[in-house]
Amino acid sequence: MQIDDIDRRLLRHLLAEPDLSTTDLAARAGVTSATAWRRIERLREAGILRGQHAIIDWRALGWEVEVSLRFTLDKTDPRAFDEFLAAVREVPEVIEIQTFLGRVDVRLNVIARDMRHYQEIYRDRILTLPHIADIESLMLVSTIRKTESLPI
Amino acid sequence: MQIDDIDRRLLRHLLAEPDLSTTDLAARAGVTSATAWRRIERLREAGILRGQHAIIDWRALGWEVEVSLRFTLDKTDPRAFDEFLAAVREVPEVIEIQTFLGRVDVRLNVIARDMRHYQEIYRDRILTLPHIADIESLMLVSTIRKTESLPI
DNA sequence: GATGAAAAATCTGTGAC
DNA sequence: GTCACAGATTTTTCATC
Repeated sequence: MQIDDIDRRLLRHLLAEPDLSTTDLAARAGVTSATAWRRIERLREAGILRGQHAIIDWRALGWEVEVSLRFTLDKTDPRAFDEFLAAVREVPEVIEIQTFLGRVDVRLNVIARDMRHYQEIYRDRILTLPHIADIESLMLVSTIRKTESLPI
Repeated sequence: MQIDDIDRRLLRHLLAEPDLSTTDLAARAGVTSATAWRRIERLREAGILRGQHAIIDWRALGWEVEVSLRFTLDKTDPRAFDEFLAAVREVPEVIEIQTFLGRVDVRLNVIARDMRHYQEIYRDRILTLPHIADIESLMLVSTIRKTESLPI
C-alpha cells in the first residue's frame, strides 16, 4: 500500500495520542474528519493499523513481579520448538513471547503477584516446559515503550 | 483500590477486545453501559488502566528488521546509567527499553527498514552510546503479546 | 480517485432514581 | 446498579474537484 504525508501525519498523531477522537485527529493532521476516517480505515484494511491495546498497570493491580526468562532448547528440530511454544501458550502468566533468528532461543515475560507466587509459577509451569536445555532469568525493573516518537 | 468481579470481567474483556465500545463492553460484562463507564473511569483514576496503545505493523509499513540488543555497561554508578538511558531516548528507532535488577543491564528493541539501514543505525547511533562494555544482538523473528489471556 | 459538507446512526457521559 | 436523554462522535451519503 502507498502511504503519503497525510497518512504519516495521521499515524504519528495516532501513536502519540491514541485516545484522540477521529475529529481531533483530523484537526491535527489538517484534514476533515471524513478524510481522516477513510484513511484510517484504509490503513486498517492494509494491515498497517492493527487496532488498539489497553495498557494495564500490573503493579497497581497487585502483580508486583515481572521476570524476563531466556530459554535455550535442547533440540534444534522444528517440532521440539513448536511443542515448546504450544506448552508456553498454556501458561496464563506468560504475557509476552519472543522468538529469535539463528538460535533455538526464546524469551518469555512472566508476571506474578509476588516472589512467592513467582517461585510457584517457576517450579510448576516453567521448569516443566518441554525441551529446555538452559534458562536465564532477569527481574524486570521497568519497560518503556517509546512508541510516541516513531521514525515514520 | 478494591477490585471486584465486575471490574475483573471488564478488564478481561477490555484486554481481549480493546476496540469494543463501552456499550458492547458493558453487555459482555453483564452490566449497563453507565455502570461500565463509571467503573472504567474509576480504574483509570486508580492508575490501573493507563489508556490505549495503537498497534502498528512495522513490516506492513516497510520496516522489515527488528533487533533485540542487550547491553552491559562499563560502570555501575547511577549517573552512568542515567546518561546511557538519556542518550538512548534520543534514538527514534529504539521502540522499547527494558531495565533489569541486579546488573547494569539494559535491553533495547530497535527497528530498521532493512539490514543496510540497521547497520547504519548500529554504527552511528548504537555504538556511539556512552558507557557500553558489551553488546549482544539477536534478530527478532516474532513477538506475541499474549495480553488476551490474562491471569486476572 | 479523493475530498469536504452535511445528514444519519451510534455512542458517551451525566442526572435522576 | 439501572434508566433515560442530551450532547458528542462516528460513519455514510452525495455533490464537487
